[in-house]
Amino acid sequence: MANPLDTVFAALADPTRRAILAMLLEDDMAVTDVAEPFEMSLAAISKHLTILTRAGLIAQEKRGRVKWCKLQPDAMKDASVWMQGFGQFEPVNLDAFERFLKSELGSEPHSPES
Amino acid sequence: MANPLDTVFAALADPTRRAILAMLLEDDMAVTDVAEPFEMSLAAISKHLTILTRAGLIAQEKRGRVKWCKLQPDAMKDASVWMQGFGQFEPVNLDAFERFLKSELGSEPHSPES
DNA sequence: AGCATATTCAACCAAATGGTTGACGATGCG
DNA sequence: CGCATCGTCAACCATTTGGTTGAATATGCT
Repeated sequence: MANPLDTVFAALADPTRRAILAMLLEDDMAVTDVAEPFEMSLAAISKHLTILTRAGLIAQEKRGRVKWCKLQPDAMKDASVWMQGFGQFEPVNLDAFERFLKSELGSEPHSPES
Repeated sequence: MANPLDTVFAALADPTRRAILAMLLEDDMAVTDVAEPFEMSLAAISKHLTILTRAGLIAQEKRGRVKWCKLQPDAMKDASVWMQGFGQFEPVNLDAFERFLKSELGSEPHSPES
């Protein structure tokens, strides 16, 4: 999976990881805090974060004993351009996006803010 | 993997499948013709097409003994909106997209037009 | 020093993925 | 009818994925 599009799309294919990205849209977070809303082990979340990091979608910076996770949305750019090439999808509709996030967060198996 | 975003992103995570979609951008194609440029069995391509179909990214219609594959770009819409919510990526740049397609097609392990 | 907190590592497991091959059903053609 | 072509199915295989648990490392606090 050398191709960056492979890793980005694969990273986005998991609902837990998409939920994490959505959480990071609000603010940078420590690993423990990212994990808190999910019903799975910290180790599992740590693995998800590694995948997101390798895809370039987040950056992790260790300050003291806590590792901060920061969204890196530019990593989605190429993937976004790739997809847009197929459809000329209407320009970003932020309302749609927010409804989207809400519905996704609300219905995931391991969702935060249930 | 009930969530449509899961299946769409997962489908797009494979370079062979992205290459197939790019080919279908040109024109509808029969399964055998889709498979021709790839260095893998017809059965393997058939599986990829099933995955693309289940993701809604293509539709397959059987006419006579040949099954035609048709791109269904609307299936990317939600995923595209989801991603755009993160970055406000610049409006579609078709030139970028074409360069992109070319470079991807040209460097894949099992690429068409080698 | 000694303990608590933050995070990862290692080993393990079940299930999914991406590929193969060979047989098979369905359709078209001479 | 008999044969070739189109495409899928079934069984198999190796690898990856997403999770677990328990131990280990690193930092901070008193």
